[in-house]
Amino acid sequence: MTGKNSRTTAAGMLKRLRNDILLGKIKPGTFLRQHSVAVKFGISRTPAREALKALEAEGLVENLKNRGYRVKKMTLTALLEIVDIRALLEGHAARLAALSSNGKLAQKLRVLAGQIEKAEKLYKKTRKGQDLIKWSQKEYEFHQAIIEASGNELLVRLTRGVNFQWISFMRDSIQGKNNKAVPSHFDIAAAIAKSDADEAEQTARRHLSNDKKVGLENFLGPVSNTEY
Amino acid sequence: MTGKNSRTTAAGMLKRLRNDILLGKIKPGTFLRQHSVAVKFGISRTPAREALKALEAEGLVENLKNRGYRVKKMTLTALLEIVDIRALLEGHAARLAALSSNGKLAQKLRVLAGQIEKAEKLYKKTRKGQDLIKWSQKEYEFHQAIIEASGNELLVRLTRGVNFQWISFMRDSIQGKNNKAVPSHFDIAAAIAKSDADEAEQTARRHLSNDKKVGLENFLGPVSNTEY
DNA sequence: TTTTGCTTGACTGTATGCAATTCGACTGGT
DNA sequence: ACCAGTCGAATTGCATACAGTCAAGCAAAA
Repeated sequence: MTGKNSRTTAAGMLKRLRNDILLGKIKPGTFLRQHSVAVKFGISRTPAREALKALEAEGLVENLKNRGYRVKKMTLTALLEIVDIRALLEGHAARLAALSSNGKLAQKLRVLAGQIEKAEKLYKKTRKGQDLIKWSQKEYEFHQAIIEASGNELLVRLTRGVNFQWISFMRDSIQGKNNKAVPSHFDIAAAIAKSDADEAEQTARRHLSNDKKVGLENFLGPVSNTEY
Repeated sequence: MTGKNSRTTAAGMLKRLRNDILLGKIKPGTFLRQHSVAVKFGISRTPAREALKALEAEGLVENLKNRGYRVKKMTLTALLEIVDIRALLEGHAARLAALSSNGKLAQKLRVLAGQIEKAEKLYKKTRKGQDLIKWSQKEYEFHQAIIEASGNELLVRLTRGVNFQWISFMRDSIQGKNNKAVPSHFDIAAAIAKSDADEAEQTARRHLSNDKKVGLENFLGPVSNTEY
């Protein structure tokens, strides 16, 4: 793989590497050495290093001084912080999206909600990693679509890394577990379609609050059997 | 300036460079060349480049393909996005801070609020850039203190760049203008001291919403003379 | 047996040379 | 006078060589 001097080596690298982490090809705890990453992608250490730094800024990897970069494992406090912020930012994004909603967006969200549900059912049947990945991709697309529809570029930038971390964690932790279905994607889509800002924000928050519950259960094991 | 091979060249660089931007020593629109930055700090292009990339991620500079890095100018849409997000995140931070509030934090905030007010009055009298800088520093410290007191590391990470941009813009745009005093810093401190989460969040939001008004006026010129 | 100090291997961090790209200026044709 | 095409200077992006640092492992002393 020569790499024919396109000016985008580092950026492309970053994308591929991030994707490998997101797709679970690289597991949390794995070390990513500048040298081996460079070799693996057929480039030199400089852009590899750059990509690792970017991933660090996104929160996906951590840098152990002079010992290498390592894919972050989820911790309890990080999990709590992430769901907290996600609810806040994505709730706001849903509000903005509802205010500037058009038919095309609503349709897109409905389609994605359907694909998520379908992927979820499929995975429950097959228990195949491939289907789980499909699910996580659609899940990511759904939430990202809302955020992008908010029209706030800053919001997009801030949430990117956070959502990466979250989806990645969920995919890994769900394996083999029997999570309840979360149909509320459709509710969010409906609220946005109605251009009802308050309901959109509330629904999104509720959805994410449920995500929190699921995430916590996956992290700690079933927390309790009390209803809520 | 040898730079005696301490392991912190790039990190130290980043700090100093950022500070120079924040203190207005480097004005928006200025180009920052990897080479000249490196020379100026007595190091090589590699860590200089790294620092510039980091600043780009923070949103302080932009990268013009093969033409150099340039200190970003504030735009109207960026301004609106920033105030929006700031109100959201810092309001939340104020809530969290109120919940885990202790006497020491409250005292710190009161002191800072006093220093802000003092610096503001001083600047109005002298109109000296130095006093304006002092004000911007205290202003930054106050808001940062709240965010850090939230105990949410993610929140700290996400808001850092945004606050840098905001304060930097305010400092530059305020020069020569006659902005009204904003005493509500004390109100925020009081709400947090009372451990009143709702009031803390509301007060912080109101404060930031006033910031928005001031920022807009500074950006556009006086917007209107209607009361609000 | 435990602890302390040294050595060593494996990294990252830094410096520097080279290739590629961009934009502006210049030149020649119309 | 104007526009198209070409060339060059400036600048970044990439590759690679070198230096510094950390931690694990071993050896020697207590």
